[in-house]
Amino acid sequence: MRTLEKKLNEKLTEIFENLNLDTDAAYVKRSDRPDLSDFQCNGALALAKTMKCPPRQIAESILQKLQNDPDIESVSVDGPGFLNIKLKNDFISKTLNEMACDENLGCEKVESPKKIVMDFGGPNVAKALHVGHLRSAVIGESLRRIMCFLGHNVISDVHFGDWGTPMGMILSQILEEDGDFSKVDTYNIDDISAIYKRANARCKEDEKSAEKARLITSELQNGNAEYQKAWKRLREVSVEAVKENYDELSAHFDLWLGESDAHPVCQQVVDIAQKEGLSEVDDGATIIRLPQANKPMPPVILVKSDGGFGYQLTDIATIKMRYDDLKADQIIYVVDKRQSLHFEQVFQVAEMLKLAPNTILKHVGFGTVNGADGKPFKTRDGGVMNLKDLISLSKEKVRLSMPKPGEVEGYGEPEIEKLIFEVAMAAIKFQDLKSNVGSGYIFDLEDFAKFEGKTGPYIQYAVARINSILRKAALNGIEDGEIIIHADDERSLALKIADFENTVIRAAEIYEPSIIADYVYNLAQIFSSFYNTCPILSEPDHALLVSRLRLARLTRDVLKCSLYLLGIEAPEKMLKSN
RNA sequence: GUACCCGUAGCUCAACCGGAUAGAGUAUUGGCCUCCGACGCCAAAGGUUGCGAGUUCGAACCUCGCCGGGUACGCCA
Repeated sequence: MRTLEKKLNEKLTEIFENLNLDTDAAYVKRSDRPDLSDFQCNGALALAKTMKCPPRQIAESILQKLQNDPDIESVSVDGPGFLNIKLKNDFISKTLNEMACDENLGCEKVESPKKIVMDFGGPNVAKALHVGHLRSAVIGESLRRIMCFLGHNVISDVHFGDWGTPMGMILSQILEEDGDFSKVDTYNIDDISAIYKRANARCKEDEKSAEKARLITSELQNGNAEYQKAWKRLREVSVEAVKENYDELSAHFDLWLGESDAHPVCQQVVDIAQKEGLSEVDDGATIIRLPQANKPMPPVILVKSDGGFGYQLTDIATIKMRYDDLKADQIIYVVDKRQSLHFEQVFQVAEMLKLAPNTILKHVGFGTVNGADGKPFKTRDGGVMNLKDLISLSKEKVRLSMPKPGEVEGYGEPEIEKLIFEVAMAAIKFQDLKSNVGSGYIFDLEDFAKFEGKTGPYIQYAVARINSILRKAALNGIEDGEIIIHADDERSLALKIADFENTVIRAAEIYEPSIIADYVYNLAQIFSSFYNTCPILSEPDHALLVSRLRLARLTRDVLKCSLYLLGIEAPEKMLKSN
């Protein structure tokens, strides 16, 4: 089906063609002046300059063609040349009735689906997930769902950090403490994590230890069997632990590859660079110098002077793999924006070496979670906060407002726990997704358990209220029917619902889940107003009753779908303690 | 030092290829539960979009200069 906006754009495109106007300008958007119109077209203003023609005159000519359209209530030219379009109620309700029957809620799949590889998560061996990993997982998962929903073929890869110096540090530390690797099989994630912390501390203050760690790293990478065996075990345990974390966040990964998997390809990349004459040896390291455009671009170190592969090489080799093995049309990295220079370099090298021709490489850089001091968030003891702890803290806050198990019929302990979890996660995720990806935020625990205002639970609450109405209707055997637009609040709700597809497309275009977060919040808000002024089940006019019931149901479906795209659950009921 | 990002209501943030009267949340003040779930709704108040020029019919958005903040800059990943 086609949504209101698409239908209008088609009408305009035809008119622009007839008038010999550039159809690039033949598009509408929701009006900035709801008092004047439902949609506006600024095309005349955009064209005036190149056509050397007064914008109002162009707008008038479009108006002539548009005003007799049976779907349009009125058109006017206002201000310098805005085309204000008001739609017939029938046109809106007809489109909404189509939407109510469409399983995709009016969202058409893209014509040519792309193979998109998404790289997010980026956990490390021996490190539990902390708040720094939260954003990558939450934003990445949301974008993954958005791209899938639009019909793309998405493959997500967690891209495990399993191959750098930290590996050598841990192995070295185990040797130091145990003498050999005989106890490795007994270590769980907490043990490994503790070992890493000790290793890190030791290497920081003692250059000799650091050197030894580097040595072991390169031996590991060169295939030392003993090291490999121990490393494999460490990796396994870490993957298990991290999987639990990602399950909790409901982040889905198709692939659990890591840096180590790119290792065999690294040498190939080095060879290609050499053959193309693009690499050179400098201070014992093999590097590629990048063209200095309008800003300084540091060279990329492929092979370090000690013979080890640099981490940038790993990422470059991974691009080659994703092109060769997965046939990626696009690769999206959801990684802290402080790494943007790194990705610029890596992308440039990939292009110079033609490793993935025609593949779009995109770094979606997100801002950091900061403490009250504006610096990246740390706990009181100077460490980073565990993701698990964060979730527990949020759950405890939510728990305070929930009834105890057994107080509400049908809600025993498992049901209450599930509800607490879903509400807490909604609070955390919405907080993370509501503002632009690029801007960071100040960490405040209160924000992660807030119910009121622009929050996840507020939207869940709107869904729960609609569910409640739908249950009552079903109980009384009332079915919904044709949507008819009657009151003003119905009209604005309907127009907002119709804007769903456009919202998803825009969010995908600029990789910005906050566009959906903003939309879903507005929709919930508009519904709440409607709910307040338009009685549904107590409406005496039966036609109006069933219409509003369908409108409510459709709202609920769009809310739920939007929440899904943000990775947020919508519980059937919300409960509250007295 | 060089490059990039940011500066919008007291606070946290929006603003859809440059558009009309710059919007939300929060905090403050007032109103609304005999009525489908008040985690709600309605309303008031809150602004020289850091400063100064320029381009444009039109600038929070584009250009330049200043001020203030952040981040990153070859052998950690």
